[in-house]
Parts: sequence; structure tokens; C-alpha cells
Amino acid sequence: MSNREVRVRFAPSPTGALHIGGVRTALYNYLFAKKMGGKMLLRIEDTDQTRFVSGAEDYIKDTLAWVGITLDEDPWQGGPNAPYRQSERKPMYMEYAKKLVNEGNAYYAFDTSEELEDMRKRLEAAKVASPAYNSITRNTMKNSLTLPEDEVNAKLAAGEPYVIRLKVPRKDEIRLNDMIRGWVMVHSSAIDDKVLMKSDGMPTYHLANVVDDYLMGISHVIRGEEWLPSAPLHVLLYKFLGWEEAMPQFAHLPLILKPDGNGKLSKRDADTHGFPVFPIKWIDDNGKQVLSFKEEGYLPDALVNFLAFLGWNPGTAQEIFSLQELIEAFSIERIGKSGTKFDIHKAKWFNQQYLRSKSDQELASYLIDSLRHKGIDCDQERAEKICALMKERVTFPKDFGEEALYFFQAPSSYDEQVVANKWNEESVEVVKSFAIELSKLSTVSAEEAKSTLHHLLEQKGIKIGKVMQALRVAITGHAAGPDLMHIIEIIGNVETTNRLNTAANTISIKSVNI
RNA sequence: GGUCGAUUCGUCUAGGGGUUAGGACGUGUCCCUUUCACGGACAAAACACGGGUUCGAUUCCCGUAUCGACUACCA
Repeated sequence: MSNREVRVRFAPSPTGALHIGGVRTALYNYLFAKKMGGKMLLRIEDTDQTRFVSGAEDYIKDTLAWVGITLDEDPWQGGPNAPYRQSERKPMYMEYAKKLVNEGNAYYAFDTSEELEDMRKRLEAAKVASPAYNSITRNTMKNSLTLPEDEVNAKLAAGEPYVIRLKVPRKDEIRLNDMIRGWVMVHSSAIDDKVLMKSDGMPTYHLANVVDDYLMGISHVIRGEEWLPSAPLHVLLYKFLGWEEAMPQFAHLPLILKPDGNGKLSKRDADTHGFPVFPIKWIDDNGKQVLSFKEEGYLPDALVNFLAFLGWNPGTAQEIFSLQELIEAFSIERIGKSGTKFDIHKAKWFNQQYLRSKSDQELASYLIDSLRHKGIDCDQERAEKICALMKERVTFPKDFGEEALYFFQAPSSYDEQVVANKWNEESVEVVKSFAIELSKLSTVSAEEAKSTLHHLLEQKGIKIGKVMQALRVAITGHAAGPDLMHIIEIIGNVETTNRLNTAANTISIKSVNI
């Protein structure tokens, strides 16, 4: 069992946009498979036709491609275990369900939803702790255990709707050794007679999942903690199906929780908290585009790194990991047990780290792109110079475009605080003379601009600290930004001179400095 | 309600019978500096509680509390 080939699977349902927790599950599966030299496949669990959302499957595919998770087998490229959509595997499940029935481990049930409802009400009225269709109550219901055999056959022959339920033993201790949680024991009385085959002929998750994992040779099931309660049921299924030898090892991942600590992170949190929980662009039911990591400007590598650390850590001080490094460092043993609150600040920090580590050349393309949307053209060389100046101060690629506007346009307004505090006769005097000095030059480098300014201030006996803010606001309109002399170099002396003069002529000296 | 799970700074976490309980994000102060950022330094900040076991428990055991998941012909 321990030496068998590692085969893992990611098995999402196409019921909506894959959210970030799903991406993390996929990532952990991927990291483990790669680390162990195994394979990873993707299976679409679309047994619930009522919840099918068109576009969801493509979304899964596009998301995994974006974050760099590659699959060895999947519905799109196929593979030795095709098909990889449960809807396309429909005929396979009944065979196993019938085997369970024939061997006395499952049974047909004909109860209508009204009858089930009645049962629950009856049990609740009788103050039964946990109303369920189980080893006790099944004796009072309409199923192949209570009905005469010929009546059952007649119903079946007549095409009456039925489900197949697992006949969970009355007294049994089910145990499983979870790779993350250790031994988990559950008494069979806590499990109800789960529906295996629905009346529409589709299997439920439980049956389909176990059958497919077996058929596809899955060695390790790595999935969210929300599955832990039904894991004993799956163990039981493996046992009844006679597949105990081939049963995969389970690893139930801690949940990703809301930042405020109340429940698991949900799709709705994207709106309420103003940060994305979806990886890439998605239009919701109302036709509204929801926030996504990609659209917000998160780099896939940064997101992967962030996600990897949500519940796992390498045990060293290293925090920045490429996907390849994650593969090498990954181990299931180092996955934590407790839920992890989602912290968007940390995600931003990772993004900043990754963005900063990119070359000016690469960054320039973000800037050019972003400016183009604003109708501004910028050549590569200039963009690289601007990015070199800005890279230490941005978190997202879009920041380049938003904060770099003054390289292309004269300010349309001036920071009021600076004007109020630093715009006085003395500083305006410097603004004017600096403009005159700059206009004498044909071109200007940052060094030249600096020495020109220093000479000027020396002559006038003014300290640099008293005028820099005024100069900056005159040239950029802003109170803060990168080195002003380098900004001047990029803007050029003609434009700088114009801006200085414009500012000197339009900003009135508001306050009298004390 | 029942079943299962979890519990170390605000957050992510390391650690583990004897430690000044370590790091990171965030926060604050200082330094650098023409501003903001970056960088550097420093600081505040945690073993949920109660019982055991033990010479000694944050670490092991048992309870309690709190939080969470599950409790569908959904996955």
C-alpha cells in the first residue's frame, strides 16, 4: 500500500466558479504528486444535473492553467481512464450499486420525498436525537428490506422511481488513519443509510467518488476537511465493495476561514470584504463580474506561494518559493490541522515581493499596457526607466499606470496639504528660478538637475528641505513619489520648465508661514 | 441537538516535558532620506480554562469552554 504508485486527483464540481479553497486543494494535490514522482488527474464530478453551471468547467481548466498546475489526465486531453466526467461514466455506477444490493449491503428504497419528510417530522416529534434513515428507521419505510420480494420486483419492473441506499451496519466501529489528523473513529450508528443511486439514475458523490477513485487507481485522496465526516462512509464502501486493499490514503485539509473567523470562506465574502476569492474573471448569476485575483493584478506565482502557506509551511524561515521549490519542500506531514483565516494582507505582500523581483523590461510591459488603456502611448525604453523608479513602491501591476500618470500629463490639481504648508514666497521664488536655469539647458540628466538645483539654493542660501516639496508638487501634483531628479530626467527639461512656470502662475500663496 | 475535528502573539505559524516560547504579515518608534515607499534597528504582542501524570507542563492524559465542519435523492 505504501509503495504503490502515487496517483492523486482533483475532483471539482462544475457548480460555479472554482474558488480559492479549491485552488489550494488542487495545488496541494499537485505538489504532492510531483514531489512523489506520481500522477495527478482531474475528474469532473457533475452528478448533480440540477446544479450544473455552464462555463464552470472551462473556468476550472483556465484557472489551473493560469496558476501553472498541469494535469496528467483530464477530460480535455483524455487519458487511460477516460472518460473523466462522471456524467459520461453514468452506466458504470449501477453495476457496483447492484453488486452491493445483491450482496446484502445495499437496498432499493421507494419512499417519496413526502414520506421522507413525514418520517423526519415523526422522529423530531418523538425527540429522536438525530432523525435519519438508518438501521432502525429503515424498517418502517418502503424498501426492499420491508417489502415482499415480488412487490419489489413489480415496482422495479413497472419503472417506479427508486433509490439505492447503503445498508449501514447497526453496530460497527469504522476507523481511518488520516494522514493529517491521525486515527479517526466513528460508530456506524452515527452514519445514515446514504443514498448511493439517485432516482434519476445518477450516483451520489459518495458512490461515484469511491468507484472512480478505485477504477482510476487513486492512491491518495487529498481534499477539504468538509469531507471528513463522510470519510468513514467511504471506508465502509471500500470494504463492502471488496476494495480494502486498494483503498487510498486520506488527507483532509484544514479549511480556509473567513478573516473575521466565522465560518469557512465563501463565495459571498468576495463582495462583503472587498477582496477576491475567485482566481480569474467570472460573471455571476446576476451578470455581474466578481472580483478575481487575476483581474486585481495578482501574479499567479505570488498567489500560488500565498496559497501554499495557507495551512502548510516548510519549517524553515524561507517564505518565497517558486512552484518548483514548493514541490521540493512539500510534505503532507507539515500541513496543519487547524483552520486558517484568510488574510488578504499577506497575499498583497507576496504579490509585492514577486512584482519587485521582476525585471524592468517585464514590468515595462505592464506599464505600457496600463497606459494604453488610458490612451497614452509610451515606448519601451521610457517605460523601463519609469518602472525602475517605481518598482519599490507598487503592489500590483496596475499601480504603475495609476501612479505614473504625471510622467505623461501635467498635473491637473495640486496636493492641498503641500500647497498649504510649503507653497510660500521663498519656495515659489526657487520654483521660478529653477525653471529659468533648466530652460538654459538643452537636455537634463538627474545629476545635472540636482547640481543645478544645488547651485541655485547655494546662491540663495536656502536649505533644500524647504523647497523640495514645493518643486515636487509643481511638477507632479503629488506630495509623494520617487526621486524627483529622476522624474525630471524622464519628463525632460522643457516639460519640467513648463510645469514649474504653470504652477508658479496658477497656485496662489495661501498661507503666511510663521 | 447529534457526530467529528480544531485551539501558541491581532493574523499565518515554528517549537515541544526544563526555551529569554522563534519567525513572518500587520502595528508603533527610531534611523536612512528632498517626500512617500524601500531598506535597517528596536518595541508591544501568544501557549483558551480547570484538573491530573511528573521533580517539572505550553508540550502527555481527562474534562470544560470556544470556534468550525458535517448532519440532502448537493458536492
